[in-house]
Amino acid sequence: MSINAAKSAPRSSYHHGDLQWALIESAIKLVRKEGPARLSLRAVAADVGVSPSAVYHYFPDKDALITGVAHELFAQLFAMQQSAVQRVNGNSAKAAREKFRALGRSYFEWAHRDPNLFRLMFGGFCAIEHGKDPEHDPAFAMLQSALDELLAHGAIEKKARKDAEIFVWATVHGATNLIIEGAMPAAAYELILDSIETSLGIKSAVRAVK
Amino acid sequence: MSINAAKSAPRSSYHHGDLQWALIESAIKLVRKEGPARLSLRAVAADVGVSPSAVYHYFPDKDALITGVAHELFAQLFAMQQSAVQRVNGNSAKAAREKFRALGRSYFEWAHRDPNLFRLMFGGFCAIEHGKDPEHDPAFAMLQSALDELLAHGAIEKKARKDAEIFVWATVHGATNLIIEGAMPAAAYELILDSIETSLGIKSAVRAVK
DNA sequence: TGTACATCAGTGAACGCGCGTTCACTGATGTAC
DNA sequence: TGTACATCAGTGAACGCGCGTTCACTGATGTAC
Repeated sequence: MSINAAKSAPRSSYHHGDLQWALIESAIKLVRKEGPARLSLRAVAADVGVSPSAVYHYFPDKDALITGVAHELFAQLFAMQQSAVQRVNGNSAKAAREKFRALGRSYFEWAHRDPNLFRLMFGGFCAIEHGKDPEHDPAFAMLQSALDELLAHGAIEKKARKDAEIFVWATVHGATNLIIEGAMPAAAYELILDSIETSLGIKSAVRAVK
Repeated sequence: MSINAAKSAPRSSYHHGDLQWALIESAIKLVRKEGPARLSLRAVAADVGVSPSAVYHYFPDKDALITGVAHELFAQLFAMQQSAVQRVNGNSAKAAREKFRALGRSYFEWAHRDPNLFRLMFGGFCAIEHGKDPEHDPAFAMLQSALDELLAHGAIEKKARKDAEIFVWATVHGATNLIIEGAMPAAAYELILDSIETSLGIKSAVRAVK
């Protein structure tokens, strides 16, 4: 019996314990199911089992709740990418290439599993703070590291490294968005990853070891 | 005095003339200003100067109106890209390269001028029909032609042509989306176009003539 | 040219709903003595 | 250990609003004779 089993059940005590967190979790659940445009503060409160006005003890208004949700989602996406990269062992050109590929793949898989969460993050529902200053975005930094590692192992040339982070991010993000909106078939995603690797000039020797 | 001057003025005759078209035009105007999530059927009717129920003579429900809007926006984006390409004269490698660049630039400029229209098209507010079947999307076909032309003039190699349309579309679209959502600086866009050209291997000779 | 009438394109009132936010409040909790 | 009290975390009723959709209707239009 998980601790989450009681999530929607009536509270046993008057005080909730961690209402702020519960509200964000519930909001994520509802966005996942209904889409960001349909998210309502009242529905979130009801889902948690609390009166609508209780929300105002933790968020000044609905926008603040949405910002909190977005913040948490960016953290979850980052954690997910990080663990995908860490699952790759080794310190070689081949490993570097696998890490790079894992980064790109996990980004897509995250979005494809829950398109509505991705829409909230990048659909203009919140002012993005992650990535706004890419220098301080941990996910962006992780992409940079992966590219640096490819370079360090000689899997790509120095000139291919230039501007590669924004280029790769744009391509991965664009393919993801187009696919989840039905404008591109999901099968195209692996082709896109291939094209990225080709365009960076990842040595076929490295790729062949796959 | 343009014919549009009377758009929001009270109608002179009882019958409107072309209410269906007026509703779509007005909806586009409101989406541009307020964003797709805030679009309401009542506001559109009020803007045109008609009762809310009049809308139901032309659209079965609000979703149908939105679909009509999306359809029109895709047509406008296509027309805009087409005219950008046609503005390039000549039949040379250099011209082919300029056309290609014009395609990518106009896509971004369209979105950057009116982010809310772009959001409606690709933010999950409507089921996309353009591009869903890329084979029959005129904008996609135009991109294919541009790539074919580059190949025909020897500006790119045959192997770079493979899957290039989805690759280029993803990159252009992704950069556009990230920039209008504030996740990437607008200045990055030209770098992205450069990276695309580099990755396709557009001959520097062709690029130098710029 | 005038009239009857069918068709068309609108009106406007009403429906029930869910929304974000406010306010005065009360029950629960923990701490000081 | 017991009690008074301040603080904290909720309640619940109410506000005014705008929404999508429905319905019976009426005014405008054009056509047939």
